[in-house]
Amino acid sequence: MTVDQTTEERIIIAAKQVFFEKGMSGARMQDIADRAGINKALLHYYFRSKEKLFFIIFQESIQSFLPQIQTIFSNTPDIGSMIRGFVQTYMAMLNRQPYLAAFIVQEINRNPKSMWEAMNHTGSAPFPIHAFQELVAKEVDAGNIRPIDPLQLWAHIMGLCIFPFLGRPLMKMIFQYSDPQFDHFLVERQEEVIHLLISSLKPE
Amino acid sequence: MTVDQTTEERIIIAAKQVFFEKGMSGARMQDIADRAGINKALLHYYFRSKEKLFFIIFQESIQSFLPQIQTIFSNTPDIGSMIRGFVQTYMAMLNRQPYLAAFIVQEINRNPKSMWEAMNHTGSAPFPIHAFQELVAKEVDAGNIRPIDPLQLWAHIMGLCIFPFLGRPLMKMIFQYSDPQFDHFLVERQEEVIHLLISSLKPE
DNA sequence: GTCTATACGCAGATAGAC
DNA sequence: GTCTATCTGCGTATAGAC
Repeated sequence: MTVDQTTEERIIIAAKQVFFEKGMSGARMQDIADRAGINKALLHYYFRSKEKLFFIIFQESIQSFLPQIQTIFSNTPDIGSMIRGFVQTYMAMLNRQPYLAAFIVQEINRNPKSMWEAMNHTGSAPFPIHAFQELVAKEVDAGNIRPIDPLQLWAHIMGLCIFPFLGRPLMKMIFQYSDPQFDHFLVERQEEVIHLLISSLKPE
Repeated sequence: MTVDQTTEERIIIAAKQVFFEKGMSGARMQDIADRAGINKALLHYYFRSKEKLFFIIFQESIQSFLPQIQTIFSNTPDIGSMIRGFVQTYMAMLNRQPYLAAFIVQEINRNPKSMWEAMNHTGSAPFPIHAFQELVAKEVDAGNIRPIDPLQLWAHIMGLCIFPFLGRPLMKMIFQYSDPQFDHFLVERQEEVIHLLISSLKPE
């Protein structure tokens, strides 16, 4: 629709929408073409196959958030500000891209190997789990937080942040929330999660 | 393979596996037929269409765990034992059916309406969120726990329990865990989550 | 009930004109 | 670069024999 974008850009945007909503196997090239305002033939002209187009979208999605996480993990002095920074950044990002979380989950289970490769083999840094583990270990040693398995803590953080975005459509129905009400729920959730995590780490 | 099952039973089992792993759009009738040890034609003889077969699997899955949740939510006197009971039951169930969590998430986003209908319109009880809300409100009023939005707490519980099962393949790679190591992680996680939740609810 | 053979449509991909 | 027209294969579904 918007004219001052190249065709390639419009295809990428359309493909992202369709792949995110429907997944690899559910997505239709016709659907992507329609949303980009072109025809199927032109899709194949720009990207040789559905597989290739998908891979580009997929890579791009992964690489759009890995660096952000990396930055937070490595640039914070203490675990408290790390948690705060991560929760805020991560939830904001998931909120900006409604289907991202479900898309990633689906892809992890559909093709974990390609996911793993995309995360490492990318030009950017590899997944920064080690930086996180070291920070936690350091804080435990210093007696700033209670002893905890860093991987459990990591799962806490991820699970608490990601859940509302995975089940959003259903939660809205169960809770009978309108869009603004759900947004409000998410805003409150940020502080709620941060508080929960930090208070649970208090020593002794 | 196992002989003392009816053909219909074998189809259901096979279909469950395939639909869980691949999702509705990724599943192939040929694949289901192969795993059931029959041919495609017989699939259509028992279940008229892929759509119908999927819906049966889907309904069955939903109804297999709703009653369990219902029981826990309504039969526990205090929030502490509710949390303990829920976390244990829920994680055990997700562990028993490796792809269940991802399947549900995918379906929530693919077709939330049918999900909602399957949850209510079922012969069994509707989703027991109200029982949960009332229990939390009661405990808050009694001063047994700090004030908290019941829906936030519900999201905490769900997110903490479900996350490892959604990302299992990827987590195993990131953590470099073998199967037994991951199982051990899950066992530890139960107590970790229970402790985290209960301690976070302490009043004042 | 179970099979083989086949119909049918759709989605991915290509050819070729403009 | 963009289109129309077309090919090809695959996946769902049916027909009909046994």
